[in-house]
Amino acid sequence: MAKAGMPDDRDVAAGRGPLDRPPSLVDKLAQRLQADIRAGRYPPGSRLPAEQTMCALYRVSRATVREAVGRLKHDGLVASRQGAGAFIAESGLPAVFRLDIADFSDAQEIRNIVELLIAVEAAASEHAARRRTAGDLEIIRARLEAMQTAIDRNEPGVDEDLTFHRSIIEATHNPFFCDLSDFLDQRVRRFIRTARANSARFLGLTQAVQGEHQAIFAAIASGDGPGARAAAERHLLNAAARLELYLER
Amino acid sequence: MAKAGMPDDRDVAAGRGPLDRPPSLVDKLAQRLQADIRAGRYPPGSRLPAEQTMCALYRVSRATVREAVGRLKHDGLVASRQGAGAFIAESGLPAVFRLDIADFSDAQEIRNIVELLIAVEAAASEHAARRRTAGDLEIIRARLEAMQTAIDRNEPGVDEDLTFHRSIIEATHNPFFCDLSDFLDQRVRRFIRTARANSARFLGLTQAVQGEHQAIFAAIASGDGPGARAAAERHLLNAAARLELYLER
DNA sequence: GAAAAAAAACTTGCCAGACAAGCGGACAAG
DNA sequence: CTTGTCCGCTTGTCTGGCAAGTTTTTTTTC
Repeated sequence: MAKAGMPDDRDVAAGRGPLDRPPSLVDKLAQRLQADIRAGRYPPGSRLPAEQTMCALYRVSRATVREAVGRLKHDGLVASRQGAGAFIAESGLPAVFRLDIADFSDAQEIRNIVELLIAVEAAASEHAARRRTAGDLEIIRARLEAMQTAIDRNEPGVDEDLTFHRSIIEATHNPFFCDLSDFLDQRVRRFIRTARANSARFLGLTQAVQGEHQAIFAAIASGDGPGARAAAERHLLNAAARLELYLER
Repeated sequence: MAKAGMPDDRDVAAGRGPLDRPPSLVDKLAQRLQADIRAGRYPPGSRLPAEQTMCALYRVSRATVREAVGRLKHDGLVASRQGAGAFIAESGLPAVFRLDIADFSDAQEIRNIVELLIAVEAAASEHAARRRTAGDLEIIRARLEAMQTAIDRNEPGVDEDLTFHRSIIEATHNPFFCDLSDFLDQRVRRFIRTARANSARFLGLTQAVQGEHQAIFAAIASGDGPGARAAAERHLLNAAARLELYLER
């Protein structure tokens, strides 16, 4: 199944994976435009030069300009109107946060992500305890029971674990918590799953883990914000400690 | 100063602002490709069809395909190698987190952002207390003193406030905390500044605020993690309360 | 027959030119 | 002073093409 020419594990380990290509023209132009905007050469609200003007200015074709500007547009830094031009955002700042995970195999990078994840989920648990509706609580309880069922059947239950946590985050009714937690969680789990097949040892369900979950649920049910935070933090730190065992080989 | 033809407040309030344009071909194609990838029609690690193939498949020109694919590339969802093709990321997930702030003037949106900001900065303060080097502490102390100087001179000192907080975040030595905190902080401050000129009343320096800063510094200096978190949380909640006074008109 | 070298076939990166759709200001008519 | 028309400019999209890089096939050579 291994394709010829594909970089194998040895290559990646030696840092010869997807080798660093010289940045493309689009890359350089987009970066330069972004720098010019940040430096104030193109003030917020003003119009960017016309595409053809930029072609002459930067000595590239219109396609290149369009792709570079399209990138900024995608980041919410500029907005274009057909016939009128492309305008710098009023804020002068990109509307989207770019969290680039440069190296997925770097242990320190994973630690940093996990640290942020813990901060977000712990705070979310506290807010969930204070704001959860009766309906939220019912959903969380159902997820908790689904997990218990998985445990009793000796199933891995990774999905049940994920949805349980998700239901808590959603009880914050703060979409930013949901989105960020989703993003981080998916990546951490993906890392663990791809790094080692039998991830159950690290993220899998045990009765001990379930006990931590029950503690979180109890605190949320009783509206105990600090308690929910503490319980969530304890649970996540334990999970991080298991992960650490693996990271250290 | 009001420009003719600009939609005034009544229009915007009635939802008659800049009307929604039909999404461009590039928008639709990029979204469709992203959906196809997420649905598994293009599995992770596999190669995307050649550009000309997609031209025929989606009935668009190559420029359009290139721009759409370039967008996915920008999000880290695909990576292309000249001569070889464009490949779906191994993770099958975008490498960047998109935090879209849909409506900058929505009070609830700002509250949600502030909530996340508090969670991040409080956790960062705790980590900073545990991990700060002697050099970090020296920088933080300098920033704190710079702020005292600003207060004594009756200056607004908004920048000094910002850099003080930044120096704490940087002491976590976790770039994700730095980047995210930066992003959120800039936007919250921008919102306040543009919403009202005399923002000093809400974010400005007073001796009371400075007292809170000193408490954070003391906890970080003594390596007291929970204390630093509590002090930071108290400080930020107070700031949020001042902000709330404004949001409620 | 097998390994090495050369050629061919694709594929992306970039470019030039073109046309339609939409915007903005000028300008004349009422 | 308003209204309608026109014209230049700008973006959105298309077509066609060349250079550079990669993969596959063929040919050559030992």
